[in-house]
Amino acid sequence: MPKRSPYVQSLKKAGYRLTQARLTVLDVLEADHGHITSADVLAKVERINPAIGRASVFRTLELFTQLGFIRPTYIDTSHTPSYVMMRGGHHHHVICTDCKRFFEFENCGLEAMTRNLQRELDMQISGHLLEFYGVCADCRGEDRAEQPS
Amino acid sequence: MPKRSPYVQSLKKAGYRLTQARLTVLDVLEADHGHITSADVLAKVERINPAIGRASVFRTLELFTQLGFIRPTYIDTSHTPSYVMMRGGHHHHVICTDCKRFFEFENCGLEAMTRNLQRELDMQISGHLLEFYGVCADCRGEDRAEQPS
DNA sequence: ATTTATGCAAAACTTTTGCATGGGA
DNA sequence: TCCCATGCAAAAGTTTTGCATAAAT
Repeated sequence: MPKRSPYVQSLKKAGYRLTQARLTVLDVLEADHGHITSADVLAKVERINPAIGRASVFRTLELFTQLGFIRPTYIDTSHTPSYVMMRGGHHHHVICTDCKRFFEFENCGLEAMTRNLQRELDMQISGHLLEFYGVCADCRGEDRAEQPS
Repeated sequence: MPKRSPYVQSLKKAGYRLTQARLTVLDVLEADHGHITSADVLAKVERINPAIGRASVFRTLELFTQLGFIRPTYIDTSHTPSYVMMRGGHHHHVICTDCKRFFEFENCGLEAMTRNLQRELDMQISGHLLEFYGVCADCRGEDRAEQPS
Protein backbone atom coordinates (compact mmCIF):
# COMPACT_ATOMS: atom_id res chain seq x y z
CA MET A 1 0.00 0.00 0.00
CA PRO A 2 1.92 2.99 -1.29
CA LYS A 3 1.53 6.40 0.36
CA ARG A 4 -0.47 8.63 -1.95
CA SER A 5 -0.93 11.71 0.20
CA PRO A 6 -0.20 14.78 -1.89
CA TYR A 7 2.02 15.95 0.96
CA VAL A 8 4.15 12.84 0.64
CA GLN A 9 4.54 13.55 -3.04
CA SER A 10 5.55 17.15 -2.31
CA LEU A 11 8.07 16.06 0.29
CA LYS A 12 9.63 13.68 -2.14
CA LYS A 13 9.68 16.18 -4.97
CA ALA A 14 11.31 18.79 -2.75
CA GLY A 15 14.12 16.33 -2.13
CA TYR A 16 13.33 15.39 1.44
CA ARG A 17 13.62 11.82 2.62
CA LEU A 18 10.47 9.98 3.58
CA THR A 19 11.45 9.05 7.10
CA GLN A 20 9.40 7.38 9.80
CA ALA A 21 9.23 10.63 11.78
CA ARG A 22 7.91 12.64 8.85
CA LEU A 23 5.41 10.03 7.68
CA THR A 24 4.11 9.48 11.19
CA VAL A 25 3.65 13.19 11.90
CA LEU A 26 1.85 13.52 8.58
CA ASP A 27 -0.48 10.65 9.51
CA VAL A 28 -1.27 12.29 12.84
CA LEU A 29 -1.96 15.65 11.24
CA GLU A 30 -4.20 14.21 8.56
CA ALA A 31 -6.12 12.06 11.03
CA ASP A 32 -7.04 15.16 13.03
CA HIS A 33 -7.95 17.23 10.00
CA GLY A 34 -5.03 19.34 11.08
CA HIS A 35 -6.49 21.10 14.10
CA ILE A 36 -4.05 19.86 16.68
CA THR A 37 -1.64 21.28 19.26
CA SER A 38 2.06 20.54 19.29
CA ALA A 39 1.57 18.73 22.60
CA ASP A 40 -1.05 16.48 21.01
CA VAL A 41 1.11 15.75 18.00
CA LEU A 42 3.90 14.81 20.37
CA ALA A 43 1.64 12.50 22.38
CA LYS A 44 0.06 10.79 19.37
CA VAL A 45 3.35 10.25 17.59
CA GLU A 46 4.76 8.74 20.76
CA ARG A 47 1.78 6.38 21.02
CA ILE A 48 2.15 5.27 17.41
CA ASN A 49 5.91 4.88 17.49
CA PRO A 50 7.74 5.49 20.77
CA ALA A 51 11.08 5.27 18.98
CA ILE A 52 10.49 8.66 17.38
CA GLY A 53 12.06 11.45 19.42
CA ARG A 54 10.51 14.77 20.40
CA ALA A 55 13.15 16.73 18.58
CA SER A 56 12.27 15.07 15.29
CA VAL A 57 8.61 15.90 15.76
CA PHE A 58 9.44 19.56 16.28
CA ARG A 59 11.86 19.56 13.38
CA THR A 60 9.18 18.00 11.22
CA LEU A 61 6.52 20.51 12.26
CA GLU A 62 8.91 23.30 11.38
CA LEU A 63 9.70 21.74 8.02
CA PHE A 64 6.03 21.26 7.20
CA THR A 65 5.39 24.87 8.13
CA GLN A 66 8.16 26.05 5.83
CA LEU A 67 6.76 23.92 3.05
CA GLY A 68 3.33 25.44 3.61
CA PHE A 69 1.64 22.15 4.55
CA ILE A 70 0.56 23.51 7.90
CA ARG A 71 0.38 26.77 9.77
CA PRO A 72 0.67 27.34 13.51
CA THR A 73 -2.05 29.44 15.09
CA TYR A 74 -3.58 30.07 18.49
CA ILE A 75 -6.96 28.43 18.86
CA ASP A 76 -7.12 29.17 22.54
CA THR A 77 -4.91 31.51 24.52
CA SER A 78 -2.84 28.66 25.91
CA HIS A 79 0.64 29.24 24.69
CA THR A 80 1.11 26.09 22.74
CA PRO A 81 0.36 26.43 19.07
CA SER A 82 -2.31 24.57 17.16
CA TYR A 83 -1.43 23.51 13.66
CA VAL A 84 -3.97 23.72 10.88
CA MET A 85 -3.58 22.03 7.53
CA MET A 86 -3.31 24.39 4.62
CA ARG A 87 -5.06 22.26 2.05
CA GLY A 88 -4.64 23.95 -1.29
CA GLY A 89 -2.69 26.70 0.46
CA HIS A 90 -5.55 28.08 2.48
CA HIS A 91 -7.58 27.51 5.59
CA HIS A 92 -10.67 29.17 7.03
CA HIS A 93 -12.47 28.72 10.30
CA VAL A 94 -14.69 30.38 12.84
CA ILE A 95 -13.67 30.04 16.49
CA CYS A 96 -15.97 30.44 19.45
CA THR A 97 -13.93 32.58 21.82
CA ASP A 98 -15.84 31.13 24.73
CA CYS A 99 -15.80 27.34 24.32
CA LYS A 100 -12.99 27.32 21.72
CA ARG A 101 -14.95 25.10 19.38
CA PHE A 102 -14.28 25.84 15.75
CA PHE A 103 -16.05 25.41 12.45
CA GLU A 104 -14.15 25.14 9.22
CA PHE A 105 -15.59 26.40 5.98
CA GLU A 106 -14.41 26.21 2.43
CA ASN A 107 -15.50 29.04 0.19
CA CYS A 108 -13.88 32.30 1.23
CA GLY A 109 -14.21 34.28 -1.98
CA LEU A 110 -10.72 35.68 -1.60
CA GLU A 111 -9.46 34.81 -5.08
CA ALA A 112 -10.01 38.33 -6.41
CA MET A 113 -8.38 39.88 -3.37
CA THR A 114 -5.41 37.55 -3.80
CA ARG A 115 -4.95 38.73 -7.38
CA ASN A 116 -5.29 42.36 -6.32
CA LEU A 117 -2.71 42.10 -3.55
CA GLN A 118 -0.40 40.19 -5.82
CA ARG A 119 -0.53 43.02 -8.31
CA GLU A 120 -0.53 45.94 -5.89
CA LEU A 121 2.26 44.66 -3.62
CA ASP A 122 4.16 42.73 -6.28
CA MET A 123 4.12 39.62 -4.16
CA GLN A 124 3.79 36.01 -5.22
CA ILE A 125 0.96 34.94 -2.92
CA SER A 126 0.80 31.26 -2.07
CA GLY A 127 -1.99 31.05 0.46
CA HIS A 128 -3.90 32.53 3.33
CA LEU A 129 -5.44 31.90 6.71
CA LEU A 130 -8.77 33.45 7.64
CA GLU A 131 -10.07 33.25 11.20
CA PHE A 132 -13.34 34.65 12.45
CA TYR A 133 -13.95 35.12 16.16
CA GLY A 134 -17.34 34.99 17.77
CA VAL A 135 -19.59 33.38 20.30
CA CYS A 136 -21.62 30.33 19.34
CA ALA A 137 -25.32 29.86 20.06
CA ASP A 138 -24.68 27.42 22.91
CA CYS A 139 -22.33 29.80 24.68
CA ARG A 140 -24.67 32.73 24.24
CA GLY A 141 -27.42 30.68 25.82
CA GLU A 142 -25.23 29.69 28.74
CA ASP A 143 -24.08 33.27 29.21
CA ARG A 144 -27.62 34.51 29.40
CA ALA A 145 -28.50 31.89 32.01
CA GLU A 146 -25.47 32.88 34.05
CA GLN A 147 -26.48 36.52 34.23
CA PRO A 148 -29.49 36.62 36.54
CA SER A 149 -30.19 40.32 36.61
CA MET B 1 -3.02 64.98 29.63
CA PRO B 2 -5.72 62.33 30.07
CA LYS B 3 -5.45 58.99 28.32
CA ARG B 4 -7.88 58.94 25.42
CA SER B 5 -7.00 55.64 23.82
CA PRO B 6 -10.22 53.80 23.05
CA TYR B 7 -8.64 50.76 24.66
CA VAL B 8 -8.23 52.63 27.93
CA GLN B 9 -11.87 53.57 27.79
CA SER B 10 -12.84 49.94 27.16
CA LEU B 11 -10.72 48.71 30.02
CA LYS B 12 -12.34 51.16 32.36
CA LYS B 13 -15.84 50.38 31.14
CA ALA B 14 -15.23 46.66 31.59
CA GLY B 15 -14.42 47.35 35.22
CA TYR B 16 -10.68 46.78 35.10
CA ARG B 17 -8.31 49.08 36.98
CA LEU B 18 -6.00 51.30 35.01
CA THR B 19 -2.74 50.09 36.47
CA GLN B 20 0.80 50.98 35.48
CA ALA B 21 1.34 47.54 34.02
CA ARG B 22 -1.73 47.71 31.81
CA LEU B 23 -1.18 51.27 30.65
CA THR B 24 2.47 50.62 29.89
CA VAL B 25 1.79 47.46 27.89
CA LEU B 26 -0.87 49.36 25.98
CA ASP B 27 1.60 52.14 25.18
CA VAL B 28 4.13 49.62 23.92
CA LEU B 29 1.57 47.85 21.77
CA GLU B 30 0.27 51.04 20.24
CA ALA B 31 3.76 52.42 19.59
CA ASP B 32 4.55 49.34 17.52
CA HIS B 33 1.28 49.33 15.65
CA GLY B 34 0.74 46.08 17.41
CA HIS B 35 3.13 43.86 15.47
CA ILE B 36 5.34 42.78 18.31
CA THR B 37 6.52 39.58 19.96
CA SER B 38 5.95 38.78 23.60
CA ALA B 39 9.71 38.96 24.14
CA ASP B 40 9.78 42.48 22.70
CA VAL B 41 6.85 43.61 24.81
CA LEU B 42 8.67 42.27 27.85
CA ALA B 43 11.89 44.08 26.92
CA LYS B 44 10.24 47.41 26.12
CA VAL B 45 8.09 47.43 29.21
CA GLU B 46 11.15 46.70 31.32
CA ARG B 47 13.00 49.59 29.68
CA ILE B 48 10.11 52.00 30.33
CA ASN B 49 9.45 50.88 33.87
CA PRO B 50 11.71 48.22 35.41
CA ALA B 51 9.41 47.94 38.41
CA ILE B 52 6.81 46.13 36.30
CA GLY B 53 7.19 42.37 36.58
CA ARG B 54 7.14 39.82 33.78
CA ALA B 55 4.13 38.05 35.21
CA SER B 56 2.04 41.21 34.98
CA VAL B 57 3.02 41.68 31.37
CA PHE B 58 1.87 38.17 30.53
CA ARG B 59 -1.28 38.58 32.55
CA THR B 60 -1.98 41.81 30.72
CA LEU B 61 -1.39 40.29 27.29
CA GLU B 62 -3.81 37.52 28.16
CA LEU B 63 -6.39 40.02 29.38
CA PHE B 64 -6.08 42.14 26.26
CA THR B 65 -6.48 39.02 24.15
CA GLN B 66 -9.64 38.06 26.01
CA LEU B 67 -10.97 41.56 25.55
CA GLY B 68 -10.25 41.35 21.84
CA PHE B 69 -7.73 44.21 21.79
CA ILE B 70 -4.99 42.01 20.40
CA ARG B 71 -4.53 38.59 18.91
CA PRO B 72 -1.48 36.34 19.11
CA THR B 73 -0.23 34.94 15.82
CA TYR B 74 2.96 33.50 14.34
CA ILE B 75 4.72 35.96 12.08
CA ASP B 76 7.80 33.81 11.79
CA THR B 77 8.21 30.19 12.79
CA SER B 78 9.97 31.11 16.01
CA HIS B 79 7.82 29.82 18.79
CA THR B 80 7.13 33.06 20.51
CA PRO B 81 3.90 34.73 19.51
CA SER B 82 3.53 38.08 17.82
CA TYR B 83 0.62 40.18 18.90
CA VAL B 84 -1.35 42.19 16.39
CA MET B 85 -3.79 44.92 17.31
CA MET B 86 -7.37 44.18 16.39
CA ARG B 87 -8.46 47.71 15.62
CA GLY B 88 -12.19 47.66 15.09
CA GLY B 89 -12.11 43.92 15.72
CA HIS B 90 -10.15 42.98 12.64
CA HIS B 91 -6.66 42.83 11.24
CA HIS B 92 -5.28 42.02 7.80
CA HIS B 93 -1.75 41.60 6.55
CA VAL B 94 0.44 39.96 3.97
CA ILE B 95 3.60 38.27 5.22
CA CYS B 96 6.64 37.50 3.14
CA THR B 97 7.48 33.95 4.16
CA ASP B 98 11.09 34.56 3.23
CA CYS B 99 12.13 37.82 4.92
CA LYS B 100 9.14 37.93 7.30
CA ARG B 101 8.32 41.51 6.40
CA PHE B 102 4.63 42.23 6.48
CA PHE B 103 2.26 44.69 4.91
CA GLU B 104 -0.99 45.64 6.55
CA PHE B 105 -4.02 46.57 4.54
CA GLU B 106 -7.41 47.85 5.50
CA ASN B 107 -10.22 46.92 3.17
CA CYS B 108 -10.89 43.20 3.24
CA GLY B 109 -14.43 43.13 1.91
CA LEU B 110 -15.44 40.51 4.46
CA GLU B 111 -18.53 42.29 5.76
CA ALA B 112 -20.91 40.20 3.65
CA MET B 113 -19.16 36.99 4.60
CA THR B 114 -19.37 37.96 8.26
CA ARG B 115 -23.12 38.40 7.95
CA ASN B 116 -23.47 35.10 6.12
CA LEU B 117 -21.50 33.14 8.69
CA GLN B 118 -23.38 34.82 11.49
CA ARG B 119 -26.64 33.66 9.99
CA GLU B 120 -25.53 30.20 8.82
CA LEU B 121 -23.69 29.20 12.01
CA ASP B 122 -25.80 31.24 14.43
CA MET B 123 -22.71 32.85 15.86
CA GLN B 124 -22.24 36.39 17.12
CA ILE B 125 -19.11 37.32 15.16
CA SER B 126 -16.93 40.00 16.69
CA GLY B 127 -13.93 40.13 14.41
CA HIS B 128 -11.46 38.36 12.18
CA LEU B 129 -7.83 37.96 11.27
CA LEU B 130 -6.79 37.54 7.65
CA GLU B 131 -3.21 36.62 6.77
CA PHE B 132 -1.84 36.15 3.28
CA TYR B 133 1.45 34.36 2.73
CA GLY B 134 3.74 35.03 -0.15
CA VAL B 135 7.16 36.08 -1.35
CA CYS B 136 7.93 39.75 -1.88
CA ALA B 137 9.62 41.20 -4.94
CA ASP B 138 12.94 41.70 -3.16
CA CYS B 139 13.09 38.10 -2.02
CA ARG B 140 12.13 36.78 -5.41
CA GLY B 141 14.98 38.80 -6.90
CA GLU B 142 17.46 37.44 -4.39
CA ASP B 143 16.28 33.91 -4.96
CA ARG B 144 16.85 34.20 -8.65
CA ALA B 145 20.37 35.52 -8.10
CA GLU B 146 21.11 32.62 -5.78
CA GLN B 147 20.17 30.03 -8.37
CA PRO B 148 22.98 30.08 -10.93
CA SER B 149 21.74 27.41 -13.33
C1' DA C 1 28.25 4.26 -0.13
C1' DT C 2 26.58 8.78 0.97
C1' DT C 3 24.55 11.89 3.27
C1' DT C 4 20.53 13.33 5.39
C1' DA C 5 17.88 12.93 9.33
C1' DT C 6 17.51 10.98 13.71
C1' DG C 7 17.40 10.01 18.90
C1' DC C 8 19.08 11.29 23.06
C1' DA C 9 19.55 14.24 26.91
C1' DA C 10 20.75 18.46 28.48
C1' DA C 11 20.31 23.38 27.92
C1' DA C 12 17.78 27.31 26.87
C1' DC C 13 13.67 29.73 26.90
C1' DT C 14 8.96 31.07 27.78
C1' DT C 15 5.03 31.16 30.57
C1' DT C 16 2.52 30.19 34.83
C1' DT C 17 1.60 29.99 39.79
C1' DG C 18 1.13 31.09 44.83
C1' DC C 19 1.15 34.35 48.04
C1' DA C 20 2.15 38.44 50.71
C1' DT C 21 1.85 43.36 49.63
C1' DG C 22 0.86 47.66 47.27
C1' DG C 23 -1.94 50.85 44.58
C1' DG C 24 -6.44 52.07 42.32
C1' DA C 25 -11.20 53.26 42.92
C1' DT D 1 -11.00 51.52 53.12
C1' DC D 2 -11.41 47.63 50.20
C1' DC D 3 -9.89 44.27 47.30
C1' DC D 4 -8.06 43.87 42.69
C1' DA D 5 -3.80 43.45 40.67
C1' DT D 6 0.96 43.23 41.33
C1' DG D 7 5.92 41.74 42.03
C1' DC D 8 8.73 38.22 43.19
C1' DA D 9 10.92 33.94 42.51
C1' DA D 10 10.39 29.37 41.83
C1' DA D 11 8.09 25.80 39.12
C1' DA D 12 6.33 24.03 35.05
C1' DG D 13 6.35 23.51 30.43
C1' DT D 14 7.95 23.82 25.71
C1' DT D 15 11.38 24.07 22.18
C1' DT D 16 16.16 23.88 20.67
C1' DT D 17 20.92 22.19 20.24
C1' DG D 18 25.08 19.25 19.58
C1' DC D 19 26.71 15.12 18.29
C1' DA D 20 27.32 10.25 17.50
C1' DT D 21 24.52 6.91 14.99
C1' DA D 22 20.91 5.06 12.12
C1' DA D 23 18.44 4.73 7.92
C1' DA D 24 16.89 6.62 3.38
C1' DT D 25 18.31 6.94 -1.27
